[in-house]
Amino acid sequence: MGKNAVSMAVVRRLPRYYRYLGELLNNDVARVSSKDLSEKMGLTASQIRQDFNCFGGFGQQGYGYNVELLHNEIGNILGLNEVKNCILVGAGNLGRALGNHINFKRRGFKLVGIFDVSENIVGKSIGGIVVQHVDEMEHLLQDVKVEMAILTAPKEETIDIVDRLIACGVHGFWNFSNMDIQREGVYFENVHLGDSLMTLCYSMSNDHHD
Amino acid sequence: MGKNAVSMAVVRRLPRYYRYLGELLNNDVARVSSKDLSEKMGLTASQIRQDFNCFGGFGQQGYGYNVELLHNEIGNILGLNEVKNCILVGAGNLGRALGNHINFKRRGFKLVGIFDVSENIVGKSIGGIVVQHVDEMEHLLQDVKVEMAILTAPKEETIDIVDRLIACGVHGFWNFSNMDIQREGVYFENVHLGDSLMTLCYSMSNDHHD
DNA sequence: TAGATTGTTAATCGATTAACAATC
DNA sequence: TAGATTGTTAATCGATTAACAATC
Repeated sequence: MGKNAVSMAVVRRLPRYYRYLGELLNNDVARVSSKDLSEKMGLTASQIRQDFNCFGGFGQQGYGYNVELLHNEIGNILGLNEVKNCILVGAGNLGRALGNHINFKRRGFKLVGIFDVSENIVGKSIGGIVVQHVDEMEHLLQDVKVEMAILTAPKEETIDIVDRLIACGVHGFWNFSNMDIQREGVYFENVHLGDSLMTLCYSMSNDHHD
Repeated sequence: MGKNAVSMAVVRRLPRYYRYLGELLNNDVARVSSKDLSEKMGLTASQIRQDFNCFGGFGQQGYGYNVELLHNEIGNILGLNEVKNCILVGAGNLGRALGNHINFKRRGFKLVGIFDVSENIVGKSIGGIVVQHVDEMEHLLQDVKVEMAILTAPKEETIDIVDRLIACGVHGFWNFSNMDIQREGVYFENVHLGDSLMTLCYSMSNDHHD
């Protein structure tokens, strides 16, 4: 295990490598050089080799990389094979969309519960899972080991929910609440769709193409 | 106008500043120092001052920054005031969620059309807008100036849609198709929710908290 | 005025790129 | 073997942090 932590810049490129390698695999491409990949992805070959070598040497001089092997290795590094249970908290528009739209299995997770407060939604089924009331959360978490929660509830309720879930052993959060959250010993992936949209707005408004 | 392009690292922090300043404004805080803000946001005061000074001096020695003024300035820099028309292409789960969930007005956009191919969805209304068939796209774009498109259609259809829209003058794309797209003279904000989820998976699987 | 805090220059740190010996 | 391409070290580039004079 590479003990000396890999920089986040590198880690954030791994899923992208994984995607491109998956595509090559689908097209029955057996081998790829860092140069091929660099042209496809718009990176330098040097960076690609540096990135891979953070985790060990997966290539072979004079040959390049075996696509299937490299794809598997990166999948393992990302932890996609140790499937972790997760729940979805907040079954509004966005929550329902994520529940239906995201392929959790292929990203290392399994959705095992959905929770909301609204009586209109509780009892309904989303992607084959019946929505329960948020008050039932602790019941489920007693019986089933849940490691991650997707936060799509309104801002105001989210902090309370987070603390309850951490108390139950949840140690990862995919947070769509439009709020930066941090907690000791727990991982947050804060997604800010609004920020992303404003960044696009900036680029379009301050148009200086190179 | 700051002609010498500001680095993307800085630009991506602007929406976050905007959010925090908006919060301070809501709490009737009139002034803030770079030190206050740095503690709130988990950045260094030095970085904050450097960032702001990419766009000019908004502060006052010995006093700090006027919250309302700074908030407005950053909004202007982001271009949130020149509201640009946009359309949504693909009214599946994710498209519907974005149409209903995102506050476009506050992010510099106005949603003026929604398109899909499915006969089950065409004719239905989302957030007050009637979904039209994708074949009607060019009709709307002839009458109304549309600058940005949100791409939530399936991968396979997306490339074709992009080329049609560019031909009609669309020059910004908020792309959820799970595919990196680039085109000369046009801006793409590629959102990869799957990559974000895999990054979280990595952190949880390779747990080495500091 | 004295204290506070900016704007800005210089120093440091980290990430990317280039180069090349090792080797398949 | 000769050619290709890696793994890795060294050089460069850019972004962050520190320091401090300017000034409100």
